[in-house]
Amino acid sequence: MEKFKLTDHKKSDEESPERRNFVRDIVEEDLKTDKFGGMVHTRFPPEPNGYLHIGHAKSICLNFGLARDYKGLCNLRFDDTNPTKEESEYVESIKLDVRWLGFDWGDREYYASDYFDQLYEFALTLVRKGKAYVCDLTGDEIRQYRGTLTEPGKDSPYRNRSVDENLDLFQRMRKGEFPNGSRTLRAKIDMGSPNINMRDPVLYRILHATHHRTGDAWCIYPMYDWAHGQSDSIEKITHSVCTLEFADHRPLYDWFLDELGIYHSKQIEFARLNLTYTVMSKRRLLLLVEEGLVKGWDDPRMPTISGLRRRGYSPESIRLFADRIGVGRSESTSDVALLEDCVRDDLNRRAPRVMAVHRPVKLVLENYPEGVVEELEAVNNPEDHSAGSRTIPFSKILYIEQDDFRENPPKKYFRLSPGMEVRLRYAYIIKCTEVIKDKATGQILELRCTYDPETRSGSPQSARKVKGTIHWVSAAHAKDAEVRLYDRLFTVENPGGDDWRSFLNPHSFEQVQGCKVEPGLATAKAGERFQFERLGYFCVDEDSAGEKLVFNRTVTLRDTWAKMEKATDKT
RNA sequence: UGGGGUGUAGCCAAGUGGUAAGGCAGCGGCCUUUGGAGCCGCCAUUCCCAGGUUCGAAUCCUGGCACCCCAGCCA
Repeated sequence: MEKFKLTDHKKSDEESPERRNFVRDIVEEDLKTDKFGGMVHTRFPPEPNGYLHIGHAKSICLNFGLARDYKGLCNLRFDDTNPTKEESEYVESIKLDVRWLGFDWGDREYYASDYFDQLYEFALTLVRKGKAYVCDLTGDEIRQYRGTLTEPGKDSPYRNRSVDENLDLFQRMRKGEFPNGSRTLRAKIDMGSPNINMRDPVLYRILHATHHRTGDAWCIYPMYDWAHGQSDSIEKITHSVCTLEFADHRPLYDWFLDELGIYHSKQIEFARLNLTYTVMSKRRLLLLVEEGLVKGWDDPRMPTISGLRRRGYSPESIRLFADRIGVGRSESTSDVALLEDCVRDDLNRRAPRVMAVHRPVKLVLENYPEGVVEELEAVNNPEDHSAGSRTIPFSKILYIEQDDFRENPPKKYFRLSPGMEVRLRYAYIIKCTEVIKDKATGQILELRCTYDPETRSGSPQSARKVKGTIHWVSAAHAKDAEVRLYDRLFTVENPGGDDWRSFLNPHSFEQVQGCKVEPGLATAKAGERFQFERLGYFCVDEDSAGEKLVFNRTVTLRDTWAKMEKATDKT
C-alpha cells in the first residue's frame, strides 16, 4: 500500500558491536595473555530468595553476553546457602526469567548446595592446616571481639584450639550434636586487619533447618564467602563478576583459593543498576508485595522481570537497555526514560498498529447512508512492509477519543472542534456540525459531523491537507475492552529514607472500562503486543479471556502535544 | 592518619599524553493520513578543586574536597 508513508529506520543497536566497558577490557587482556588458557567462563549466581529485577537483567546480560561474545560459557548457579530464606518457587521464577530474557545455560544448572560435600572437605583441609577453628563465642561476643571500623578486633579465646580438637568439634557440628548458634567454624586470618572481612570470618554456622534441595542432610551451612569463591573454582569460572559491595571481600576470596591451592577465578566488581522512580532492593520489593502496595511480584508497575514482562516489555528491549546503560564502577542511577525509549525503539519496529478508543464519545455522520458498511484498508506497520495490511469496518456511527474533541480548542489544537475538519485515519475527512450535550450536566453526549465522500483514503481528493488525523472505531463493530494504564510507581526520582513508601504515586494505576477496540482484536492472545495508534504500546494481559479483553499499557507514544500543553500550562 | 571504591553535560557513558565519542532527556527545524516514526541542527573552551610535570594533561605527579560501601552466625 503505497499511499501511506512507510519509514525506514536505522538498524537496531543490538546488532551493532558491543560497546566497550572495563570488564570486557579485562577479559580481552586475559585472553591476550592467555591467563585462563583462552577460556571465558562466567556465571550468573542468584540467591533464590526473591524474584529477579531489571538490575539482575543487567548482570545476566553482562555475564551471558561475555560468554556469547568471547565464545565461552555462562553457568546458572543458585547461591542457596541459607535454607531459612530460600524456596523452590524462586528457583523456578528465576529460570523462567533468564530463559525469557533469551539466555541459555545449557545443562549447566548448578547449585551451591551441590557442593556442600566438597565445601565440607575444603573446610576440613583448612582445619588440618591450622587455618580454621571452631569458635564457641556467641553472636554477640563475636561482634564485640570483631572490633570496629577504626579499632582492631581481638582474638577469640578459642582461636588456638588444637587441630585435633577442631577436627573433632567440627565433625560433631556436622553430625548435629550442637544447637543453633552455639558454635561456628571460623577462618584463622587476622583480627587486626583493617579489612573487617579478614577478621576471622565465619565459614559455617549451625542451622537445624530444612533446605529446599538437600532436605535435612545438613545442619551446618556455609556462609557466602566460603561458598561463593569455591563454587566458582569448582566450576572453573574464569571471571566472577559481582557488584561493588563485594570488592571488600576480594582479599578473602583470594585468600581461600590460595590456601586451598585450587583453581583461581578472578573476581571483578561492577556498579549495580539503579533506576529513577522505582526501588530496586529485594527487601523493598518484598515489602511492596507483602503490604499489598502492589498486586504481586509481577505487578506491571514493578521493576521485576516478571512485572516488566506482564507490562509488555520485550526481552529485546531489556537487552537493548542493558547495552545502552553500559557497565562501570561508579555508582549511578539510570533514567527510566531511557528504558522507556528502549521499548518504544523495539516495539515501533515490530508491533502491529491497531485502532482503539480509550474514552469513547459517539460521533454520527449525518450524511453517511444508514446501514452501509465499508471495509477500509489499513497498514499493519508502516515500519515493516512485510506486515501487510488489514481491513477495518466503517459505518455511520463511530466512536472517537473524548480527548480528540474540544469545544473551545486552544491554539494549535489540530483535532476536532465545532466547524473544523479533521481526517479519520484510513477513512474520510469529516467536519463537526453540532455538539449534543446533556442539558443538566453539560456533558457531551454525541458529536454530529458530515463526511466528504470524495476524500476516502487513497482517492485523489484524500490528498487534501488537513491539520489533524484522529483514530476511530465503528460503533456497531467495535469490541469492548478494559485497559489498564500504568505510570511511575513513585512520584520522586529517588524514593529513599524510612518513609520511602510515602512517595508512592497514587495515580500509578488506572483501570479504564468500556474502551472500544477494532474487531480484529477479539482473537488477540495473552502476551501479544500492539500499538494503539496515537496512544501507545499495549499488550494483552493474562486476565484477558474469551469475550473479556484486557490490555496493559506498556508505555505511551511520545506525545509532543501533551508536552506543548504542559508547557503552556506553566506559563 | 581504619579499609575499600567513585568523581567527564540534567541522566548514563566513551576516552589509556596530541587538543572532549555516543545514547537518553531538553531545545529548534524538516517531513508526515499516528502531534508516532524518520531526518537535520543545537546542547561540556572543559573533565570535583588547587598546585605541579610537559611543547601539549580529563589522562602523569602532589595535596585537598565530596559521595558510596564495610562492624550478619544475610547474600
